[in-house]
Amino acid sequence: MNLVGGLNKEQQTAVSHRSGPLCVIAGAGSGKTRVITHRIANLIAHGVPPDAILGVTFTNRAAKEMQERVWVLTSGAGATLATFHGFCARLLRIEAEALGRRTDFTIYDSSDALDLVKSIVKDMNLDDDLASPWALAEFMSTKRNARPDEVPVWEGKRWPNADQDIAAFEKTYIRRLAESNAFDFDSLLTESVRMLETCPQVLARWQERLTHVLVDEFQDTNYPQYQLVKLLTAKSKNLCVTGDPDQSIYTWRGADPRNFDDFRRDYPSAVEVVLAQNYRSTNHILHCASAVMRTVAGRVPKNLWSELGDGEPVRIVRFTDDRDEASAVAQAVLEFEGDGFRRDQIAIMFRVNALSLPIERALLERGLRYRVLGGPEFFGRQEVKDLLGYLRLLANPLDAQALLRILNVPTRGIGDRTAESLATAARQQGRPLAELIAARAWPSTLTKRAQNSLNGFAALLDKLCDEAESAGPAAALDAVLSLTGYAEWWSGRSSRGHSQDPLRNIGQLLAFAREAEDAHKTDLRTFLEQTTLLTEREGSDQEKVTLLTVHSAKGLEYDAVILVGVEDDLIPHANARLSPGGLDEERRLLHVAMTRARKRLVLTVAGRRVRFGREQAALPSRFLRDLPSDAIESYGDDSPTYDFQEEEESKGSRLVRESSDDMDDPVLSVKPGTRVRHPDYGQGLVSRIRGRHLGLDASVTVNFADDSERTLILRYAKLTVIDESDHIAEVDF
DNA sequence: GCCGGGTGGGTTTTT
DNA sequence: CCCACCCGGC
Repeated sequence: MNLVGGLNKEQQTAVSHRSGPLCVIAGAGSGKTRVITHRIANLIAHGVPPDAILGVTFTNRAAKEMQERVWVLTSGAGATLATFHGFCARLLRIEAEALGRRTDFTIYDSSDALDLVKSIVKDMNLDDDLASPWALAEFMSTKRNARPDEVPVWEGKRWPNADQDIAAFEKTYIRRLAESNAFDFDSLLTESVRMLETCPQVLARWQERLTHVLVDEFQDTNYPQYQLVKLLTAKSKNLCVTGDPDQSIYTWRGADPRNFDDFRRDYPSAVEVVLAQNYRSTNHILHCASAVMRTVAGRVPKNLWSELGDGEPVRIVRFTDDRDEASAVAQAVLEFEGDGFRRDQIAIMFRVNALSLPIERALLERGLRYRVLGGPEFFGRQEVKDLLGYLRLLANPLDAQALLRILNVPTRGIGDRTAESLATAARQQGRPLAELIAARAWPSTLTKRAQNSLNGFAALLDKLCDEAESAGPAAALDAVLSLTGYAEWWSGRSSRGHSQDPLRNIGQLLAFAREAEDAHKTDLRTFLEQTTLLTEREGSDQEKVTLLTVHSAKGLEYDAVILVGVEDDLIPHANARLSPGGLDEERRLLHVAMTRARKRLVLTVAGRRVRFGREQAALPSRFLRDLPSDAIESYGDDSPTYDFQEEEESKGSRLVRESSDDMDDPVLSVKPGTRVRHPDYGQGLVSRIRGRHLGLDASVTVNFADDSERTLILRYAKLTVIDESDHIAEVDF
């Protein structure tokens, strides 16, 4: 097979590069995946053993897709393609003993980790208003993902001895994790790195085993991830990184595009290739996507271009509220199909998961089938987590969090006090909780009643182990269900108040386990690993529209993309301004969303949106102003519809926030209801604004105190915004 | 110890 | 709105 045929010059350079460091800066849609898969195939064609090649991707979806493409290119010789977390789990399953750890560990997802944090906060008698478990979990994660010279400091609330308490908390967290024979997402990485750093034999073994490492989406790697691949390739130097700084959208979880700079510093002789030709989108789409990026600080300009022609203009459509938006979006799916778009080539994207609900309702009303990528998780549901808790305990009896979770589920008379004294006893004796239970070593302070309940539980666990200790996931789940009566317990409880039927989820979990066991011969431990490390479960489906967040859309492409909720406080998200560079990341996010579209791109805006159950006024995203007017087409009412009272309510805080840091736009601080002053006409109240986001000169209609109504061009009118607090903010138009 | 109802706050984004 | 948490009655 000719592996460089049909590739452009830069792509060929990257594909035929055989050894030594390589850096590929690949703009959106520039054929990056193609380059990686062809390069892997090319290495194999030149005699590199497939299992000596490791390709690290960002999502499991990407890993799977690349694996398939490599298979095709090499007629069945597959390299190892995995996510960082997946690879580390595999590495530790083999080598963890070098760290003094067991290889039959379980993996804690973020919510398991949060549970652990909560239980430590309780044990340490910390005030959880001050030491918020959520903030502590976040802090732990940030800290372990940070560069050594940029260790974060606690920015949460403070209390006397806060520093000591937090330090003690960190130590306890790490210890408890190890005692439970568990790794959380972060420690999978950091412990792998620590192992390679401290165990020369292990390092040597893997350096020999993996001669070529390729990293995809390098802009979204964090410090330990870069360390990991650097260690693995320290001898071979065959490290290839590909990515695009313009698509860096994960800095909030430690990703650091400065890894590109480090790579150049660490490998000064590296070959660097830039892919700028776009094979995906039409030029109108690309121009809009580039326009959004123009003001991003410290950016190396990269002009994407395409030979696919201008294509359709990007549509910007405004609706009065989110209901209108949702039904129009659902209607648009039908309309697009009429235009010849395949349903599985239409994606509806949103900044936050919450926006999918109204859309889903509208789709359901019309009987349009859809799938949600990621989303509020099946594996996060209580009933699913409970049952997996039992399975985890079977796979790893040391898993204290799993044990505590199911200790009284279904309820069996073991309350919090009993659980607590049991856990305390275990800690004091330095024995695992499971051991105490197996030995029926109840603290003598417990009542007879509690001890009876515990005896029952211990017997249940014994029976469960007998029946299911080395069973596959489905058989184990069957045993759990029949021995605990879990499903019956659920159906006995009042069924109202639960939006999604727990029994159905239980059935689905069982079906899932059965398929894993029967079709893929997955053992229990692997099954559990998949449920925590793998997020998607459905494959693509011709019959379905795809709903997904912009974050999970990374690396994907669709003929038509509808991005909903393109409003201030959503894109950019209200919280984005809290972190430095947050607004620029929001721009990159919008850029990523737009560049997913091949032929048709629609951005929708609602004037009112239900948030937290209350309807609130919304303004079009400030980013929309940057779109070139010759590449867009606007529909719908241009002036936002306001409920005047609500406007008054929210005005104060809005102005304060707006004036805080953002140079982005004075124009946005003027909206209907804003009080302004004009040097000639005096004070007035803005009633209407037109054209502000369309690359036109915005005009503003003001009712002045002398009862005159005037429409002025914002740019030329010498208007001054009058703040709530009567301070006068000078706004220079 | 169990459960259901009330209350208050809000976690953007994901491996 | 949806949840996590608290409280009071059983």
